[in-house]
Amino acid sequence: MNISQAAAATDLPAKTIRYYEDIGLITPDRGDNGYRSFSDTHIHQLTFLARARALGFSVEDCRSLLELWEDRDRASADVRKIAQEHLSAIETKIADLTAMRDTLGHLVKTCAGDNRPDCPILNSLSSSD
Amino acid sequence: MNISQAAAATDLPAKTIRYYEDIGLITPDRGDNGYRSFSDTHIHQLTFLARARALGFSVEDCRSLLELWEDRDRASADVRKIAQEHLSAIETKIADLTAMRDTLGHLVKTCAGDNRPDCPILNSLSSSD
DNA sequence: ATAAGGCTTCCAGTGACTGGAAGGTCAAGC
DNA sequence: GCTTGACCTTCCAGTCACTGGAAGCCTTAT
Repeated sequence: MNISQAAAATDLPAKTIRYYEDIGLITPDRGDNGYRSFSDTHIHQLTFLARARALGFSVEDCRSLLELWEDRDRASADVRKIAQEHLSAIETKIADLTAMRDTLGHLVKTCAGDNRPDCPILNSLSSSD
Repeated sequence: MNISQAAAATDLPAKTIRYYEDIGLITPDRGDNGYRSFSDTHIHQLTFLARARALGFSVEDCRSLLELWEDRDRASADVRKIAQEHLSAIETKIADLTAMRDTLGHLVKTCAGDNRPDCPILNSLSSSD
């Protein structure tokens, strides 16, 4: 399987797959012509990576998760720890964004949005009440 | 006012203030010794920038907002448009993160987290049910 | 006079790709 | 056999908003 087929099979851009090889997440075989050759195992690994990335895990977390996935003797506690920490980080981000949304939503609502210069948004950014 | 005082007054790192000058957001004066010199106006601009950044506006949005702020003839509609678009982006991000949190939260809850290898988190990342 | 601390510039690194250039390879059609 | 176009390769640069660090000048206090 060439890289474009692997890309189609995993919904990852070919560029991203090359990048994952660069940083040592996967190690596809090479044909005589130098082309990368992807086996079913590689496709599984890439699919795993795509799913983990879609859940927001960092690439380094993905590396750890992939190693644990391939370790038949892993402890689920190790996986859970990574997931739990990531979950906490996500919750923090949601809280931060929600605070921004509330503030900004209020400002947008109170701004007339016409061609006059008076603007509560700018007022709020410039004064400290 | 030297840069470290400006940093203390605005709660921005000195490095960040230098960076803002680099990219042309602010233009502090210079003393005979080459040191940056910050006036009250500069401090106001920096405070404005810090607040806008804290609301998650990109630096380029901040540049536009700062220009509008300094334009006595601005239309509040221009400000509102920037804010509204940013608000939508925030809401999209919150929705994405919330979906991640729900999925991940469920997985973490169902993972025993002990020293056995069976792990719903890895199962979910590797199979497509 | 010297030492500590603040200031300057410039360069490199972060995360996770992404775009593009320059060039090798392959399969199809004439 | 040759050309064309699609595919593959590597490598370099850019993204965003800083941040760390090195090398060297300036100021202030002792």
